[in-house]
Amino acid sequence: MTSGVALLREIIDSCTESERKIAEYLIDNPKTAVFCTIAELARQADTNPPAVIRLCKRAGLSGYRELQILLTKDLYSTPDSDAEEPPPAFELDSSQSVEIIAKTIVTRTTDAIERVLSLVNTSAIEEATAAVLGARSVAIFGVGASANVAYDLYQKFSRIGIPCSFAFDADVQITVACGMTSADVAITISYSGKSAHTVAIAEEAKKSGARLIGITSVGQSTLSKLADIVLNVPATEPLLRTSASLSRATQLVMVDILYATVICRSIEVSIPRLERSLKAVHEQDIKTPARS
Amino acid sequence: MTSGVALLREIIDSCTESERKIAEYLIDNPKTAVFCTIAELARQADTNPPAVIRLCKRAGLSGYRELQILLTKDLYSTPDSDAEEPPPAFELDSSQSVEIIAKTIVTRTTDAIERVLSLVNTSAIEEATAAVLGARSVAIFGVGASANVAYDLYQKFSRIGIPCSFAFDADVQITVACGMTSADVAITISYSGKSAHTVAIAEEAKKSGARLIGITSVGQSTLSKLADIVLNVPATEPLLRTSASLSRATQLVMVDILYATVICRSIEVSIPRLERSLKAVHEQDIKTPARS
DNA sequence: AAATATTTAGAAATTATATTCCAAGGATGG
DNA sequence: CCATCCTTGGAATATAATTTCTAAATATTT
Repeated sequence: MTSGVALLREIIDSCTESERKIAEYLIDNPKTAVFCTIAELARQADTNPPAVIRLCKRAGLSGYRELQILLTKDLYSTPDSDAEEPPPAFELDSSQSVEIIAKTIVTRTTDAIERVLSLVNTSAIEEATAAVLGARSVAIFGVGASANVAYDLYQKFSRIGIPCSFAFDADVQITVACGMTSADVAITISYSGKSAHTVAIAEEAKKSGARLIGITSVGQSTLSKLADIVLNVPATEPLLRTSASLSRATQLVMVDILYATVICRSIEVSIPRLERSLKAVHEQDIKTPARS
Repeated sequence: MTSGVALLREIIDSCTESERKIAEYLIDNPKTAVFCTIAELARQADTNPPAVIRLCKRAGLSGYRELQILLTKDLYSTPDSDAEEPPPAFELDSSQSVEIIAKTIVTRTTDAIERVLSLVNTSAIEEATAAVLGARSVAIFGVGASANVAYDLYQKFSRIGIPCSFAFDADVQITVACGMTSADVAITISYSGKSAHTVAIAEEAKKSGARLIGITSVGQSTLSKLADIVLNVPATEPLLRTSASLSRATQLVMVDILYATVICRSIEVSIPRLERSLKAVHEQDIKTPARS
């Protein structure tokens, strides 16, 4: 079977005016036919639905469905189709389309997450896992955007019965750090590794004798120097200067990896606890929109 | 990029009997979905059309059309591109290696995020953006794992001066919902769209006359029925039954998209505010580990 | 073990979409 | 300058996707 774009090129000369408009549009944007309805394609090509059908018939196809299949093949079979994807040159602009905004965010986010893989330090994860499982209790720290990640980890560890704590208030975090013992583990999350609060917390935790795990971006930082175990996430450029979106995504993935490893290394106790807590939460669900 | 067959394999265990029949049939004969109608596929798999739709929804797809696209890709994509992403057969297992754990989490997370793109409803995002920018104030709601996402959105909107509120406490959230007016906008985040608290909050917000934006997984839920504007994220199976990791990632990306769009549509005021707030936060940084 | 709730399967109805039909406009050739 | 033949695009129709609903099956509680 031939390619859809090639087929369109072949027949374009024998097309009528309105059919040609559609064929040209599709050669430039084959995705449109893959994802849109006939009506939408016709609108975008500035013509009408019957013209689309006539184009299909002229190309010797049974209908729109067959054209869609051919163009889907085009999109995903050729290796150079990848090359055409990456450059949605993004600028913050009042008329920027939602499509490009979404595409940019998704692309950059997945790229950043994939970079996590190359940075995963297996032995550091194993060490951190062992430390968490052996700890009397685990204190999780993070302020600002990293507070989110810290809270996520706190929720996860709680589900599997790891004794742990987290407080949103930065001063409370320092207080908790001061009260730790050498039987405890501190997990400090900070993208830059150098915010004053985070550093203060890490220092107090160390002074208390706790084992210190740092989740921070690659490169030397005050936090990475203080930490006993460092889990690195990629250094990511702020996405369209809107602040910490990508770093948050990569930190969350790192937290997921740590969490999954902890579950695996304590599977007999973790799974029953996990199932019980999930069930307990879901019991709150569904029951007919119960309310007043 | 996700393979359709792999996706079906992933969800097949969570399927009902009739859905499983279809999934198995498609894994053996992916061509069927590419070339046949729902009715024909249902007949061949010895079941009925609604079951096909339910299978699509369970897989986190928007409908049959999306399943067709994924399976077309499977059929025609170059074999080596598949070989490069060998879906590491993952089992929760005490001796599971960190490499495989990390690879699995990264792969599934990026796949889920990519699926967000195919679900993005441009006009819904535009509508939501306009509602947020036109609102007297924006109240953000979310409990449990979604509280994290809600808090993230709260931080982001705050940075650009959108008057907004968020409270972790679920009862406080209901109170806030009761106090809204028709000049306000409520953004409710819930993966399942049916937790009792979330539904109660959404109902109160509506009763108060507020515009209701729901961020929830595809497929109808109490929340999606209540909401004026629905932003869908893919329905993702819990990653290695460890609970809501993937849904959180996709919700965050959706929140990012909304946030970036809001910035674009109010760029003259947003950017200065954003820069000022980021600068103010960073002033806390660096200054020699200032403490005690 | 009976009663009750919950989930599932599939028939029927609805909605969305593709396709065909047809009338009007416009070109081409006699 | 009329007749014929294309082309176009609005409207009608046919087809297919999706939702809704109900009955049966299954699980859960009493």
